[in-house]
Amino acid sequence: MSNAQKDEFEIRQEKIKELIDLGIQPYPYSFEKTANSTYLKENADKLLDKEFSFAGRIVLKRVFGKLIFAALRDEYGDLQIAIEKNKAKVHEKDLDALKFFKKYCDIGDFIGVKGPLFKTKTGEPTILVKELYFLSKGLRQLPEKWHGLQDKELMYRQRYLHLLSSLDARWLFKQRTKIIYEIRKFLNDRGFIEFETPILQPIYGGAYAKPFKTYANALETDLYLRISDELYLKRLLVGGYERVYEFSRDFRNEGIDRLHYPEFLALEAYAAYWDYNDMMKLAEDMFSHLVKELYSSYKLEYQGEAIDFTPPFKRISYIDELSNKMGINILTAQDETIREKAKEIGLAGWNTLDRWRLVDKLFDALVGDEIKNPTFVIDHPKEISPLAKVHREKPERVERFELFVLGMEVANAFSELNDPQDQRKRFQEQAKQREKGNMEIPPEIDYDFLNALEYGMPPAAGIGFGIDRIIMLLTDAHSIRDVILFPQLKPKEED
RNA sequence: GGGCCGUUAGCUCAGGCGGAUAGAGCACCGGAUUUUUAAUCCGGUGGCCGCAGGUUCGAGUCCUGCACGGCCCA
Repeated sequence: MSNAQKDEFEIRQEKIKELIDLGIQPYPYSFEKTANSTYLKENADKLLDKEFSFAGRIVLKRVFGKLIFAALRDEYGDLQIAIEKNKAKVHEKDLDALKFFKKYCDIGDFIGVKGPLFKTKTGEPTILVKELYFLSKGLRQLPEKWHGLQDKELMYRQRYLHLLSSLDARWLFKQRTKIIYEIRKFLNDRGFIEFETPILQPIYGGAYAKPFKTYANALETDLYLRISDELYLKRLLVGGYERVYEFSRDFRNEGIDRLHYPEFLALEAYAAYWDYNDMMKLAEDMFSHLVKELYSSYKLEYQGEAIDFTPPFKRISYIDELSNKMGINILTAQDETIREKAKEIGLAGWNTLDRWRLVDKLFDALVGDEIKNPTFVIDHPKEISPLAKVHREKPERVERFELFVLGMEVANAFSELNDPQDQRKRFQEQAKQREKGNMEIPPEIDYDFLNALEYGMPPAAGIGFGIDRIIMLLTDAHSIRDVILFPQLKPKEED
């Protein structure tokens, strides 16, 4: 078979054989890299004529008769190399590097080079290769050099391909790490301590959601993947820690869309002796600090919308704002009046949902969706906030806030309920609702948690952040799957 | 769950009015080329047109179902 009839995979396999015949390892063990592409490009003028050893993946190959230009991509970006005929050799071999590169080095392979830095006549910083090291052979063709990978399905299923072909993709996931690092630093600087609590829980709680279920052979026990870590962090307050937090990968066995994903990253933080006003200050400081840290400005653009994180953020009352919008008092209005309004604006479920579920949907539709700049929505109705303390002045409300940005809820916080008898009563009421068929309510009461509260939990405020959503905002990502490295998709048959 | 759109070469995309051996660019193979920046020039390889049925003399194209994905809505 001539080369023309073989496919790329076979051709590259044969090149491996030929490399071995030449005494060159196709997959050697290490290489001493002395500089990265960013450093060399940014400091090129100071570094001219100095020798470096550099390595990366070949992403571009331009072969002239007696000169080759190629681009090597490392973690940070691309750097050009040049190989002249009879001016460079393959490491420890008596082989001309130009001939060797032309024949055996393909786009996708890793190579290392040693040589001085120079600038071409168009000013491009370039390493003039004196010695070439073969580092790793790729067998498959890379995505197209100009458009890159465009197919979203391939980006998700083969994220490695997306990352190796797109520097933007690499930037985004690096930003993700950086954002988490900055948040961690922000909390640590304020005396918060990071803990780890169980991901596998015998009784799940702290939120309303359908769980993933599993089984522990050694314990002969059903376990659930956590839907929240709230009840464990509060146990830590009982235990005596005063400021605690956890980046909690939570699992909810529910639908997937732009804002929801079954396996997501929450951050919960609790502070003893704080109330929700203190926590609001923390959230405001944290967001404005984060945006400033990342963008050197309080302003950013998300999907074409300008957003301003300059503190202080606007505060609006859940009840008053919604009542104004609807022209009624949502606390005192008849159920039927609310139902009529819901029908008027075409809200799905207007005739099936109960009063308070409807109110919450009306809020999202009429108020939440209209919010652009970061806004604290405060003092929710008691009925939709079973974990929050009743407002100290307005008994029909609770001390709670949600932070909205562009219609997206990114944080939710309360003055935490710490009265064990009240908590017990609320759990029991929930259990009744479960019996009535609300399957989002945990099937078992966490009596150990109640027991903990009975030993006394200090007054405290708690907050939960949707970290993936925050990352979306800060990286201008349209969908939550765009900020998750390896999102699950339905399995596809192998070919 | 509902609606709309997509699936053609390794990648990015044309073709869609049913009618010859299904096209281009990148990549790859062979050749030319010492300063390229999506290099250029000459020649070539590569396709179960997502899968299964149907209509038809004839289907990448029309119809039905299925799979996977995307967007929007719930």
